[in-house]
Amino acid sequence: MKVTIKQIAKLADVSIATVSKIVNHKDERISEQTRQRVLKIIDEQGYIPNRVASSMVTKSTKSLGLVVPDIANPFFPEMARGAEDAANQEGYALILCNSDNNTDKEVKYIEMLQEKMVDGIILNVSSVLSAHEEELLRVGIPIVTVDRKIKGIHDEAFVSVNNEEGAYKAVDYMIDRGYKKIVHISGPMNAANTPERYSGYLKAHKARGIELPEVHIMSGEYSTQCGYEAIKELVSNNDEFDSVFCGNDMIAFGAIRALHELGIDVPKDIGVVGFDDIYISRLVTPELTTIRQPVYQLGYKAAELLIKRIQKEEINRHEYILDTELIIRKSTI
Amino acid sequence: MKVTIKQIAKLADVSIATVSKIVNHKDERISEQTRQRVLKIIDEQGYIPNRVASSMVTKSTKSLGLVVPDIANPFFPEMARGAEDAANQEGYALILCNSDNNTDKEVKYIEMLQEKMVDGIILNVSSVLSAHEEELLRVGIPIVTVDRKIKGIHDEAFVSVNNEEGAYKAVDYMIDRGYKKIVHISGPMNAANTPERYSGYLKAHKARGIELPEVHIMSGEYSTQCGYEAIKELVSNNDEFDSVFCGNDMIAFGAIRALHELGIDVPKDIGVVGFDDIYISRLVTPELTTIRQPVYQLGYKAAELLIKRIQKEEINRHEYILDTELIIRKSTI
DNA sequence: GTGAAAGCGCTAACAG
DNA sequence: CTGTTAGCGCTTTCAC
Repeated sequence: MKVTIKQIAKLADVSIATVSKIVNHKDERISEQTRQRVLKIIDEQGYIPNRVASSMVTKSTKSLGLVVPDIANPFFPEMARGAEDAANQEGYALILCNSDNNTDKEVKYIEMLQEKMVDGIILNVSSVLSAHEEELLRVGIPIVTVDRKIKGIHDEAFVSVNNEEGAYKAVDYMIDRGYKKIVHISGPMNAANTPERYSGYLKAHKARGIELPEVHIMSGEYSTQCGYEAIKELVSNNDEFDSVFCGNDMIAFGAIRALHELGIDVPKDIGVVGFDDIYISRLVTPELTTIRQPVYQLGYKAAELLIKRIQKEEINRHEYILDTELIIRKSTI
Repeated sequence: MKVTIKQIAKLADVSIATVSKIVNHKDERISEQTRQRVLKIIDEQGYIPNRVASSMVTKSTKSLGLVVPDIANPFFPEMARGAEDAANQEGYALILCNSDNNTDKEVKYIEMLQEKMVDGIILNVSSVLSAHEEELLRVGIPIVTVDRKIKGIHDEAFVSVNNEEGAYKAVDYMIDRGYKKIVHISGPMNAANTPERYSGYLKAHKARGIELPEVHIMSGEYSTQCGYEAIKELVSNNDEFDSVFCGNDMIAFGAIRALHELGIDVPKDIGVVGFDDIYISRLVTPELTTIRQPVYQLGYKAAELLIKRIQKEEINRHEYILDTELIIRKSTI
């Protein structure tokens, strides 16, 4: 049987209130003598306070929920790590949930997290149905959304990356390097960041007075598969292009593979630029030129912001849009 | 204020016991009529049962701890995903902890998890000090260790991969392909699996009657950096070798990069084989020949086994050693 | 300095 | 079929 506060109290011949105060460092007016005695017994007995019991009365579990589409997707582990670091620093634990971008799962997880009385939730879902949003509005605990602002949640916090500007930087650089026919292989349009990146792509063209290629966007999933297929299609259609700006790095890897197979040299014949700078990007050949997202920061900031909200600290900003960075490697001239 | 079981009871004009039974589907002998009435009110009020309160009495939080060195390391996300899937299936939540292979952190996390009254812990630590083990022995809850058996924990469960056999398969294949001077670039020797893989490497040589190269093992970290440096050293020392068997894929990536830089062709001049088959392995150039670990399965099995232990089910085995698979790609002749 | 007591929200006998 | 009751282990007034 696990040892409880009661037994410690008995052994130390004090009340449980006294033990509680000592355990929680609210012991300013406990005599040093009893403090030491109690501490000694706690140690001897290997007493571990039952935080679920204290949660009952303090109304705080010191736990956060983290909902991501899939931790196995290369983008999320680093984000999760950032979130966990920030949470841990403040004494919070993180409950990991994989939603597979499935609304049903998201809703179920959010409910589960509420049952577990988490103090707040970090929500990273790429697209959300309105039925779902209604559900979210009911949530009585702080939520910070990552990468996707959910309309209707009043006063909720939001952390993201400047997707439009990132895409702009990428395409602007490509134009600098002399590329004239830049095709955009994008992610799914119902994902929050796809239209933003597309918009950056368009704006860069406009700003530099460069015309769009005839076929200028291929829309698919954020997967190598889609990058691969897009290239094969472009080539078999004889579409003219001298470079591709990919919605993310995975698409870029697929594109590079397809170009390889077709005997087209990257970057000499066709330039390729990605988005994200996931870890793999520096390991592929040629090393990928891409837009780095501060993924770790994204998670860290989200958790930090969430905890501030939980602790009702004054927050000067409810939105953090982090900056991207152009990483020049070998997949562009 | 959150709505509680008490309020539901009052509104439905029944006792809280009745509501409790209905919520927990222990309602065989509750009349359909009151069941419906209560359910309706629960729905209207958006009542969410407080599981921390029920945990107090049921002595089960339906939460598991998952301690990994670093979720951002490409090996662990898939494992975590497997564990989460298995946990979720049985209604358990997963608390994620990153220990950085730091004993202090491990101990702190294990303590935190116990305070949170998790029902069990999945522990994946690559090397554990004895001081630590003592700590672990005190843990009163089920633990399943992954990839590393902890001596002294009586009767604990263990899930791992057959490292020795995997290494054997890799080297045996290399010998088949005609490689004669195979250097092993290993991970750190204090990691559990390093000596096992090394042993497989040795056994394959012995079994085939192949002599070891003069310098046959370079020991370092499981990182690209170390693979890179090992190759540079081998070459600058003029050590003779025609291939390398790397302790994991990261090392192999570093090795390939170094060979590239030196103008040595992979696989024509030097063959490279990895271990793990992390996701990246099929994306690098040349695609990596490697030993696949069933990482997802590892996590899944660990959680499954843990839950069985928690639920005191009869377990026929306390150890699962999963099999590896040779994945032949392009980094060997 | 310390302790008694109320109560957090819920479950599980047990009684009726 | 339904309700009463006794806790689960802890924190927090408030009294002494």
